[in-house]
Amino acid sequence: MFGIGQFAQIAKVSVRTLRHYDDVGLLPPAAVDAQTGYRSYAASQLSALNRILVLKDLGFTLAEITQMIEAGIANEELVGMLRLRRAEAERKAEDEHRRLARVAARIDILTGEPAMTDLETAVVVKPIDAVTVAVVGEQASGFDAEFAPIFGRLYPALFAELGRCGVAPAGPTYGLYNQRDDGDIDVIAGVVIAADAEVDSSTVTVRRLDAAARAATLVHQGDMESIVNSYAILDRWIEQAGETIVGLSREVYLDCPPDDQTKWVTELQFVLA
Amino acid sequence: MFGIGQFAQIAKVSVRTLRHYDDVGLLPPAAVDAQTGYRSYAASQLSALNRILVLKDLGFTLAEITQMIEAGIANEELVGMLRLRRAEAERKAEDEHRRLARVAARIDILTGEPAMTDLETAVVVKPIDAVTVAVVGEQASGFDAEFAPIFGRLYPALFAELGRCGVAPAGPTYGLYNQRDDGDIDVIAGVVIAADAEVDSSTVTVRRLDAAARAATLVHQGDMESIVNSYAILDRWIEQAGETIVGLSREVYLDCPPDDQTKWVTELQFVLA
DNA sequence: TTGCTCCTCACGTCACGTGAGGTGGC
DNA sequence: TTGCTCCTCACGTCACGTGAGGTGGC
Repeated sequence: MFGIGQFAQIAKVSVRTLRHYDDVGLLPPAAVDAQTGYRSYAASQLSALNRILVLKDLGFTLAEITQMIEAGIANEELVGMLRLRRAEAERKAEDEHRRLARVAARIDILTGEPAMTDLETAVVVKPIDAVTVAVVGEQASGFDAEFAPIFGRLYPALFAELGRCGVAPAGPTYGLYNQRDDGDIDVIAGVVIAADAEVDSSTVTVRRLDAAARAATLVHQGDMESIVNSYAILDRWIEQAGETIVGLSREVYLDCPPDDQTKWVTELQFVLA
Repeated sequence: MFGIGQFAQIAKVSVRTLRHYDDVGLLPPAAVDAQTGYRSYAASQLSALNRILVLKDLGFTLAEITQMIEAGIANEELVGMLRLRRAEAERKAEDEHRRLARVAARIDILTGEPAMTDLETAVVVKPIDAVTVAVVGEQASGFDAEFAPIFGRLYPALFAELGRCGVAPAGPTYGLYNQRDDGDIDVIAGVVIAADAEVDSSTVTVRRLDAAARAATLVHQGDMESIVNSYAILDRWIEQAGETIVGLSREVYLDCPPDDQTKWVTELQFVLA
């Protein structure tokens, strides 16, 4: 029989660990002095402890190990649990690997040319919800076109027509771009309306934007002339991450004080495949 | 300005998370109603939040992120921190990968032939401490030899001589094996003595066994005839793990009740390179 | 009056590390 | 009497999740 200190030293675990395993019922000492509370461990408990350490090393939690030992687990069950663990470990290993790749990519971006102040480029991948928007559109001949005058025409028309139909906006304003096969672009001005709203109009149509599990998003702060910079950053991010865009690209005008366009806050959204 | 619920929905984080970031001072809301305590967030805070999410995704802790943001970190510093993070992420990714390999290896062992009840084979890698032992040795012609009679001669001689010298054992008994270049084996019987003890004897010598950072160990329970099985398991483990043994192999007799050898507990130790 | 949104505690998570304060036997 | 080993609380870790119990404005 060994004292807890001796036993800990032999097994190379901490005394605290042995006490903890006692507390959770995983490895009660062979004997406890009723008077002093001193714990004593039998030499044979070293293999019990080693079993625990091996299972822990394989990634099982103490609760799982307790179950396995209490149940006197059979060989086949153990294999089953190990397969689960393997799947989990595979996932974790891949996750870590991908995170590592992201960190490395950041370093490349920051140290490479052209040097960028990276924290501005806070591209975030997140899900986006489905929204119902009332829209009017117009065609433009490419991304070099001037969109400002187009939107300048579209939004007043949209809001006027919605007012005429008695439909109230129920959320932010959207700008949508759809690239056609012939290179032309549908420029679409929209605004969120209630999902069950009906618009009785010949010029305004209702469009449902589907939810997406993953969209690359970037918040642009400032006027609409400088938004090309933000698009450039987002484009470069998409390319570097090896992602593919599907569907419309979206601009969500989260805050657009009419008197000062430099204070506008716009979220750019690219739905990812 | 958005309510906390709206802002959470836009950013796709939980309300609780926003409150937590407020609590730790990472992202206080743009305004708090003095009356109700209601938090309000400005649209522009979405990019602040996104910065936090990006840094978190790269593996920084909230405490680190708080520091980075408070300090208004420069580009070069950020690169420095990212390099540290990269090293850390590399380590973690490798660790996970190795753990995965160990799990997979276990599955192979358990499902392959010959099938083994794996939990018996609790090979544990741990450091071992330096010990000072008093020893006597004899030569044997190979691992097929009968060691029992050799040890049967050695231990009584060892303890008798130690008694004559007035040196008391200070720890467990050891059995050591040293394979020579010519294939012969030094069979050594030893017992731990105090590190500063001096033994004035022509037959017993003092030997210092160095500490090792990593040793593969296996606890054998039972008599010395069945110990070959344990050695076989340990050998197979070493081979499968691609490890190399250096120096003596050791048997530590942790518990050896003289009346019943089947209750003996012995730890086998192979120092790893 | 009933929903709705929001609020503040405060416990739980996982496997121990790390004091604080105290005790029995050499 | 002084070390030594051991004991039992109990807080802290990390980033929130999850109730419990309550409140102000439509």
